[in-house]
Amino acid sequence: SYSFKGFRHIGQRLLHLELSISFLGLSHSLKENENSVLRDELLFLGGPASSAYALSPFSASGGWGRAGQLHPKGRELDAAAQPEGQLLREVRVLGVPFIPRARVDAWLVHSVAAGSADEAHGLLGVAAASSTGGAGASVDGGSQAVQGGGGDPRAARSGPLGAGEEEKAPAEPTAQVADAGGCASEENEVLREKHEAVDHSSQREENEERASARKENSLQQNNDDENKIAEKPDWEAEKTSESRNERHLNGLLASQPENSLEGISLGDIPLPGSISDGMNSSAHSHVNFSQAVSEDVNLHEAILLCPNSTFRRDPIARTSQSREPFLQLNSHTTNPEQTHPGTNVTGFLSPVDNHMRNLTSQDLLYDLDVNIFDEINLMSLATEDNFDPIDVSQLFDEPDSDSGLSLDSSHNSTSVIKFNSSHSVCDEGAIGYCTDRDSSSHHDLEGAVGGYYPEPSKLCHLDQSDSGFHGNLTFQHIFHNHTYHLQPSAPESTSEPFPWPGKSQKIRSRYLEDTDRNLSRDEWSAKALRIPFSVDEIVGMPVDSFNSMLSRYYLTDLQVSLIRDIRRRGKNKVAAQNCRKRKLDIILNLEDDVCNLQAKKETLKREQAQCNKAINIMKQKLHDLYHDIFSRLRDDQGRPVNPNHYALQCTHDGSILIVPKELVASGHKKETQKGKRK
DNA sequence: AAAAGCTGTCATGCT
DNA sequence: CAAGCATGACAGCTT
Repeated sequence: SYSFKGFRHIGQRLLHLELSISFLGLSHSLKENENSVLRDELLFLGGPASSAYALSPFSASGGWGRAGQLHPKGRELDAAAQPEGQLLREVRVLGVPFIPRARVDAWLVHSVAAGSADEAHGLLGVAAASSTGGAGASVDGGSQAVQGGGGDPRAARSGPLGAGEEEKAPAEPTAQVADAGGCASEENEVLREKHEAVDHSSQREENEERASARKENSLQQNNDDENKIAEKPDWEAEKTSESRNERHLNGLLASQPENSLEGISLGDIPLPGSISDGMNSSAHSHVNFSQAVSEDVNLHEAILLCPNSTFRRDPIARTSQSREPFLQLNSHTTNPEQTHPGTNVTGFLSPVDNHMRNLTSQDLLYDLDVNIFDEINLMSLATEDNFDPIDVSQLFDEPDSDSGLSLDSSHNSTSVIKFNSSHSVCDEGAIGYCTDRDSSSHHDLEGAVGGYYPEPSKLCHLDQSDSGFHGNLTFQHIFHNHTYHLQPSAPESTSEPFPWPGKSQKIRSRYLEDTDRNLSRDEWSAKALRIPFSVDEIVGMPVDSFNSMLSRYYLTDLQVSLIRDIRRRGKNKVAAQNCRKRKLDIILNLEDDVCNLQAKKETLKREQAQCNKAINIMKQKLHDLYHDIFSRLRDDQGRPVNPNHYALQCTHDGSILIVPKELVASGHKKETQKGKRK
């Protein structure tokens, strides 16, 4: 979006700045606000990395950091690593603005030094004008970011993001930076000169050309917009969101006046219609940006900060149902009561009413907003760092779900519509999705795949007819070329709603990056389908709660199928883990048993040896006793009894007899024979 | 580069 | 009959 905010330390003070880029008639503002903590502002600016600075207000010096600085949350801001045209999509990733181009720094310095509202406005005008200018060599970095960061759907959709769009965008002469800056201080002059020295040579000519082109484009675009809107009230059935977005963004950009800082006051920013050469529709609207600055608003709110007359869809469409979840979503707002009075925020979440045919430029702006948000959300869904929209297209182009659901054209529309209906509900979550697992301020978002897990009681059910308007607009550009055709003979289990990133090496590497962040396959798919539940919830929930949850939420067949697949796989995964654990336990127990038995065997062996030893000892003692007894025995003739011929035999009555061994042997034989007979 | 291990998933049978 | 569990088999990835 279309504005950035930031702060920097001035001594002990924390100067809070907001530079709001114009957007389809919305003005730009600069707001100074001390001691405001601007965190998690979902502002972003992107642009071609070759010329972009990724500036972070969280730099250690309190000033504006540049690409490559380590964000306090641990993320490396590396704009230079972005390929040419690749946007710095850090929305929701860092929650900090990326401000391309170093001139912003000069403006900020200027504004700090100037310290007056007028000068601030002058600076603002510079920033805004240059931003809307689009492709200035250095100043337009912000504008490129605006376009690329979602302001221009073309940039967001076409190939390398933002590439090739520079030349089309109108430009603002660099000279205006100094001129509009008003009475800049010496410091600012130095900085400004320094910056100009860097890119002055080619900048002026380029910007002049683009300025003229922008003017022409502005007039033409405004006329086109008005004509097209007037001529084709049913444009929604004929135009794609892409073309609309292009048109309106062009109109927006073109409508920005070069002297747009006039009439802007702190906290009460008139829409640029009063200062623009067109876009009268929003000329009488005012935006109080002071609240937007001081409050902890998110990107959606920041962008949607607009008066009723500008963005209101239809007051009737604002329902308590739609408002409630939204307010809940913004529960982190520091002062909810001050949240954009007069701003029909819920109008953006509310269903489309029956007055859709009477679309105005504000309507289109709204659509553009939604589209952009969807773009942003989708882009940031997959990967934050090296996201490549081509991959997204690949993802959406690959075959259908393992549940056999198809995303063919007919099904697509339905899915898209429903899709967006849930998306509307979960918009905040999608936008405010926080990948920072340490962020406690977004605890309500954690765990939810889609970034937001609304309470079922507060869920807003949207009719398909209501959401169809946006659905077709917001996701057609995502799904429009997919080839989800269910093959009747195709095996049901070989495909998925969003193919698992293991089929292409490039995506696999992405997946591996994701897995490094503990993003599983199902989480990945659930994100892609914007399923508003976390995988853990889907898997761990009791079946009754699960079914009731599915019935309460308005989900597409695809989503339901994916959710059931996720639950099935999750259950089975746990079962497999338990099974393996049991198997391992069994193996370990068996190994323990083996060890125990081996130990027991050794013990028994030792005992046996000891017994044998004892037996031998006893035998020896018995032998000795035998010889001792026979040595003392004498026969009738007084001769010693030979122990080899006689044996001692005990009788039952305890008496001991000396029996010849022949008789003993025969007696044993008889006893054994008797025993056998018995 | 091969082998073993780990993990997720599917199919299937059972409860 | 739906849902879940258990488990063998397989594939992909890691070690």
